[in-house]
Amino acid sequence: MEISKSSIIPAYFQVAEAIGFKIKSGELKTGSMIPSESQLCKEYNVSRMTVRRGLAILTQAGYLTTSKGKGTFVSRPKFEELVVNFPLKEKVNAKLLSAEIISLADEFEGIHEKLNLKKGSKAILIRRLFMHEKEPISYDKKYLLYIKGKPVLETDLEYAELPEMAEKHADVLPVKSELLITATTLQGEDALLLESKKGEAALVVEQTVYAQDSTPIGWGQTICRAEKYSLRAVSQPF
Amino acid sequence: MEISKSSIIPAYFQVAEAIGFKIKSGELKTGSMIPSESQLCKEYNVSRMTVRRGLAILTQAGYLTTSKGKGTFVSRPKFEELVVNFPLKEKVNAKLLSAEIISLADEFEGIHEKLNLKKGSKAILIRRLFMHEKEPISYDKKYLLYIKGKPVLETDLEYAELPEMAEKHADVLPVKSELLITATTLQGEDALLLESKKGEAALVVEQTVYAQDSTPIGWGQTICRAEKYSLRAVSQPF
DNA sequence: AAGTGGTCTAGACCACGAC
DNA sequence: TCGTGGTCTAGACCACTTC
Repeated sequence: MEISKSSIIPAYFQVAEAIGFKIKSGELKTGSMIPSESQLCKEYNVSRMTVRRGLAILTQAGYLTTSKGKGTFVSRPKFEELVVNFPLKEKVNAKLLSAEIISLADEFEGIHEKLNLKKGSKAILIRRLFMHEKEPISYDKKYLLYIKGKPVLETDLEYAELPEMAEKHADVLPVKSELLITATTLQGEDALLLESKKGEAALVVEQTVYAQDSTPIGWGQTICRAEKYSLRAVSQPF
Repeated sequence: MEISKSSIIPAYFQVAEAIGFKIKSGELKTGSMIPSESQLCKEYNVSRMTVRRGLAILTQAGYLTTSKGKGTFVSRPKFEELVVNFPLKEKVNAKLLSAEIISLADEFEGIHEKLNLKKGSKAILIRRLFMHEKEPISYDKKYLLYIKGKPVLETDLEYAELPEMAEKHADVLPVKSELLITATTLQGEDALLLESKKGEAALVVEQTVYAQDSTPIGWGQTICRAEKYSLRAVSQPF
């Protein structure tokens, strides 16, 4: 009785909204069972596939869980899935510090392991500084697999993210990304580049990008001045 | 010809795997158009709804984008949606420092704004210390709306996350969560609690939880010793 | 045996884009 | 006008849980 079929809003979405509202408003309590799919078909006067599609939206968001042979139950939404916004790209200027082919020897301790390469093999290193209102706010290093004969186009490097760089250069689609977020205090070269005092707080974001066969194809580290830059993440299931 | 209908694996999933493989392996290039749904029906000998369900998985993951009237195209997967793991809960001991009703006056500068309350109104403050192998690794404060007459059960507080606390106490389902991740250096009370030297790096995670009508129902801050604790996030669309 | 959710089909109509 | 993806239907069979 509630679904308008002439509406621009699809029927399945109206079903999701209607049931979602009952959950959010407390009419359907956490843990309780909702009416069966066939009952909902009658109630909303739509086919079972349409009901199921609506329920799927709420299930995906974590508001419902289903149990074969038993029923569909109300649960608490999940907040583990986040959308991360790397902030204010528009107002940031990127400055390419260097883009070079390096040999993964002692001075790049540990990088060859992260890229699953032998010690001494070659890689591409790209270093960039990011400015906001003429002040340096962050600084990154990215290491890519070295592919013989493939040039690195400087024009592409200014604002590109690691997955795009890796795809363009290695010609492999990235399928997995891992982030590690830590904090540190700025020392030596890092403090110098970011025009900060030693001992200031900084956010460190490490990213590893993998290809289909789980081999790493890129590794990067971004160091951000804590007062100028923070990471924001939102989770709103439905 | 490729889909086994007697398999335990649903036909729609096999379709997603088959097309996903062609994308990941490079057979279908980024930007190119894939065969139309009706063609895929013939190719895999399944109905259109089954094809569409398979394509929906890849679309959701960002490997495909669709355009009404034009077709379905290969694109780069999205890595903006992350699953964040708050690390090693199993091996961590929580110690309840305090759970009290406070008045949001001067000493809690700014909290009343974050909870959208008047200055001087009441709130619940819960403070906890987390230990790992007898060393303090993090410390949090959580502020909840004060509901008259609702007791705070200490037993629930040990390991509960902010959304659960907010739901239990305010009896409102949280529908949105915001995280703000920054870095700082430990000072004064924080350093003392975490048994650290002044000036050490720490990760700060702020969380605000909202109800359906966008009113905040809880605010929390976690301060983590950087050497002991880092945030890990993975994104693997499909 | 009856009811539940999970899968799948073979059609149908629609809005949109390209020709 | 034709082909495309987006929606929707009315059935069907299955595996599972409960009684």
